[in-house]
Amino acid sequence: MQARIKARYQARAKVMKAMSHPTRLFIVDEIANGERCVSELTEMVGDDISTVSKHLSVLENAGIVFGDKRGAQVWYRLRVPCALDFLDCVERVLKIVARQRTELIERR
Amino acid sequence: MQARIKARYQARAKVMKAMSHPTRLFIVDEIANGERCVSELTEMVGDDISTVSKHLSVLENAGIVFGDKRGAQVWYRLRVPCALDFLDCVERVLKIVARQRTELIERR
DNA sequence: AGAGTCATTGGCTATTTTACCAATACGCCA
DNA sequence: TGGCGTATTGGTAAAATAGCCAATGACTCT
Repeated sequence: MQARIKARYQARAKVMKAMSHPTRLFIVDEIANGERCVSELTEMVGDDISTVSKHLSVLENAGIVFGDKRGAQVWYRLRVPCALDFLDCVERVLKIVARQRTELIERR
Repeated sequence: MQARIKARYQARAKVMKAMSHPTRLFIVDEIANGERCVSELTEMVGDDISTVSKHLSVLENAGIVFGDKRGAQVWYRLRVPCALDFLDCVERVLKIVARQRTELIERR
C-alpha cells in the first residue's frame, strides 16, 4: 500500500480507535446531552478519576471533545457533534448482526 | 455504571474496535467494491498473509464481513453494508477537525 | 497563607494487540 | 499420489493500552 494512502487510513483509524472503548463511547453519549465535568463523569463511570481523565484526553486528542476550564473544573463537550453518528452506525450494525444470527438459528 | 449498560457499551466498543485498524478499514473499503480473496488483499496491503488473515477474522468475528470458501480461495465480502457508514462518519470528523485547525491558525 | 477540591501527569503492572515465522490444513491438478 | 498455491492456526516478541496509586498543579474559600 502506498505511503500516502496508508497515512490516510491511519488518520481514520486514529479517530475510530478513540471511540473504541466502552467508557469513551459512554462519555461521548453522555456529553451529547450537555457539558459534563470530569468528576461528574467519574461518578457515572465508576473508575478512578485519573483513568477517566486519560480517556478524555484520548478523545480530545482525536478532536472529538473539547475541555473548557472554568474555575477548578473542566467542562467537556462534543467538539464534533457528528461523532454521535458513530453510535447510530454501531447500533445499526449490532441490530443487523443480531437479526442474521436469529435467522441462522431459525433455519436449523 | 450499571452492569447492563456497561455490557451494552462493551458490545458497541467491540464493533468499533474491529474497525479501528488502518488495514481493517482499508479492507472494508476495498471489499465494498466487490468480493476479494485473501491473497488479493494481502497483495494490496503488503503485510504477511497470516496477518491479513487474522485481520479478516477479527472483522468476521464482529459480524462485519463474511468469508466464502470456493476452491482453495476464500472470498470475502461485506456482510453488513452499512459498515461503510463508519468511513463516511470518520471522513466527516476529519474534515471538521481539519477546518477547525485552519480557523485557529487564521485567527492568529 | 493554608486547607480542601478538582484535574492532570508520571510511574508501574497487567493485559491486549500486532506482526512475523513456521507449521498445518485444504483443494487442485499433473 | 505428490507437489503447489491458498488460507488458517500456533507460537513468540515487541508495542500499545488500560487501570490504579501517588505526586503535582491549579483554583477556591476562609
